Amino acid sequence: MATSGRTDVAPVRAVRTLESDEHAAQLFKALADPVRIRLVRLVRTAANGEECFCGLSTEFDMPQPSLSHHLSVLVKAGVLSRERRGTWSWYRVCPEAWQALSAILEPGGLLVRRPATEPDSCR
Amino acid sequence: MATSGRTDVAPVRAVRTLESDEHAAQLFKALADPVRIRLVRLVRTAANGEECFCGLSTEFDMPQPSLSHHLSVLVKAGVLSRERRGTWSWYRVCPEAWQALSAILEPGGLLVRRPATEPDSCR
DNA sequence: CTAGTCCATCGATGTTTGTCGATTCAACGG
DNA sequence: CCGTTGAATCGACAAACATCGATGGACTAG
Repeated sequence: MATSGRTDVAPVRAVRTLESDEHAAQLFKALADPVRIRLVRLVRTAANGEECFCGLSTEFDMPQPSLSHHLSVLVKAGVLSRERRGTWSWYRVCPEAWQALSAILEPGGLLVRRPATEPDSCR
Repeated sequence: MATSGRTDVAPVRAVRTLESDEHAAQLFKALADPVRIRLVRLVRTAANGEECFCGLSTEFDMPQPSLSHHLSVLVKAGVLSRERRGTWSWYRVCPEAWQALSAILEPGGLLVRRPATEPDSCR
């Protein structure tokens, strides 16, 4: 349970976060901003999968409170996690959020529910 | 246009819709509402993969202009397509939108970009 | 042509959200 | 204990968005 294999990453809690359309909408809402999408990507691709606030702020031409706001939105939505080490804040991506997003799109997910007749042409 | 094969679904245009963070954010924004998530699911699971407005309106306790608004948001975002047949409006899911969403999450997508060190524990 | 149905659009209103200066808090160094 | 630095929170403003009654356009039936 610590951190060994990653073939089996908290499958139950991922479902818990998707028990309703409201939860899924909340997750989408957190990602519905170009700044936040870029933030997630930066954190995701950083060394060791984590990045501190100061490291992120240099990437944006934006006052500190604005960036902090966007990060708070992502943390509240469960997309990122925040950890303070001394004076610095370090951010990571929550794997549960990833599973939740994938679960929405897969057959049986909130957006599909059951594999009915396949649509194939979009006018 | 009445295509029957579904092994070959417009792969190029799906990428086009994701050329920037702004596009991805727009797509997420369209889905950032519980009513719209339910609408997509209803359309997706309907017979022949399509549903008319009147069929959808019976599922919601909501005035007609509100529902029409939500559908317009989804159409503008490219998630649904609208086709008028006589007096009725029929809605379908655009497979391009599906591919776009999946592409965001996969390695190389906007949220990942390159498979760096894997994060596996949140907090 | 007229009446009726289906549904998109308009317009006014209230709520939510993003932005950013000012403030505050927490951790460290002297 | 005091000054400094990193970063979250507060508060005010503006822009974006959801809601929904009223209107209008497109089609059909008679």
